[in-house]
Amino acid sequence: MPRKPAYDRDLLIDRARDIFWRKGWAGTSLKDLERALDLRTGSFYAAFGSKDALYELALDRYAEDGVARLRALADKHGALEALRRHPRWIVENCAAAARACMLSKTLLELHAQNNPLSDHASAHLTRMEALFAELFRLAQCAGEIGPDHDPAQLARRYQSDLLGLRVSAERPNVNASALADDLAADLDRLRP
Amino acid sequence: MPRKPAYDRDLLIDRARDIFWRKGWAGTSLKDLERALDLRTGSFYAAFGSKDALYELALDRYAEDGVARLRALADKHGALEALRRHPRWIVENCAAAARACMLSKTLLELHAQNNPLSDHASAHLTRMEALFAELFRLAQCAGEIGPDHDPAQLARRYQSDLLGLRVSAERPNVNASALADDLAADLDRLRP
DNA sequence: GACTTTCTTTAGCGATCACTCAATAATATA
DNA sequence: TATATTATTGAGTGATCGCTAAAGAAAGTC
Repeated sequence: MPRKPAYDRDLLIDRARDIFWRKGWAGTSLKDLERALDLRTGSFYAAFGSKDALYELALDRYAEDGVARLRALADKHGALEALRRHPRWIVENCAAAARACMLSKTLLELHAQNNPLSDHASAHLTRMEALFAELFRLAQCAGEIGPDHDPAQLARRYQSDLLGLRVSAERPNVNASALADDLAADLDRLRP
Repeated sequence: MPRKPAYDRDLLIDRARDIFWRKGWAGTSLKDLERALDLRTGSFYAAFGSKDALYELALDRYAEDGVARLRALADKHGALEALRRHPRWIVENCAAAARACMLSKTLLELHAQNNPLSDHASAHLTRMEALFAELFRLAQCAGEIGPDHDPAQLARRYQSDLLGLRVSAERPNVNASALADDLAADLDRLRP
């Protein structure tokens, strides 16, 4: 008996992710979203409830995709090679809405306002850090990096450098590819 | 014949810098500024012209202070030691409005909106990178780091890592001091 | 004290913000 | 086809946005 929505919810969340990612929370108005999603005001609120609620969905989608991508890379090329390729992929991925990480952008924009979305983003970053640590540990078990390294410490540093790379890559006139290669080269120095 | 303003303009710009730094461009309303600067609406516009104009003054002040601080550190401890101390100082400076860099926050928030303030911030980052390069070059001339390094490349990487550190330091439950020490340790590996 | 000049105050401007709600349209089942 | 249920629409909510302008208050010169 119910009428089905005319839209593909998943696709809408993807579009919202891209626009939030690019323009930020305050920088994205409901008018922007309605135009991008081709939804009228009422439909928007019927579908998602609020701007914040959609942002959270978009953020979760973003984090989920990031984890899936890196896991796929690791399955295909092994743990260390995945970590090596990851920075360059980020810099060269033209399909991305932005170079900078959406999690860090969310954190920086909303932290001072005590917006729960900031903690949400931080939690996702912690999850990603744990994945990095797992890959470093796997690489260590595989003998790809020396036994005298702490995977957790390597992960913390790797993530921090990656966030820096992604901020730098947002700037004009910065050789982000060279920076990405620098990060990859760091990993080679961990070999036993 | 003229009447003098009741405020200290420099002090007001400092306060504006702190609030803009912490809460960002969109996150700071004129009401926020008027409260923080203890200025009524009309006085505010008579003094600064617009929110954007004050933001630019605050941004310039921020960049100027950063350069001065690092130069002072280099004068006191030498180029390499200044670069070594810089990260830890940032992380431990409790007086700062935020851990993350105001230039990068500005860039990330306003880049997608083509706001000139974003280019302004990027230009300041380029200036800072040049200072890093100068210090690396000085360190090289002083024999503190090996001759087989490119100061410009070192500066680019140092700045990127620093930006990453400062994003990471904004998060709760991240050992930013350890990260800062990691950055400093990197520099030791450059010694001849 | 009169006058000029600048600073300060305050009410309020139009625009935009996120959002609500009642009416309407469409599609399922019976 | 009748009915129930949900999707969609669009006008309109109060609040806040950055900002203007006119009137009032203070401090200098004559």
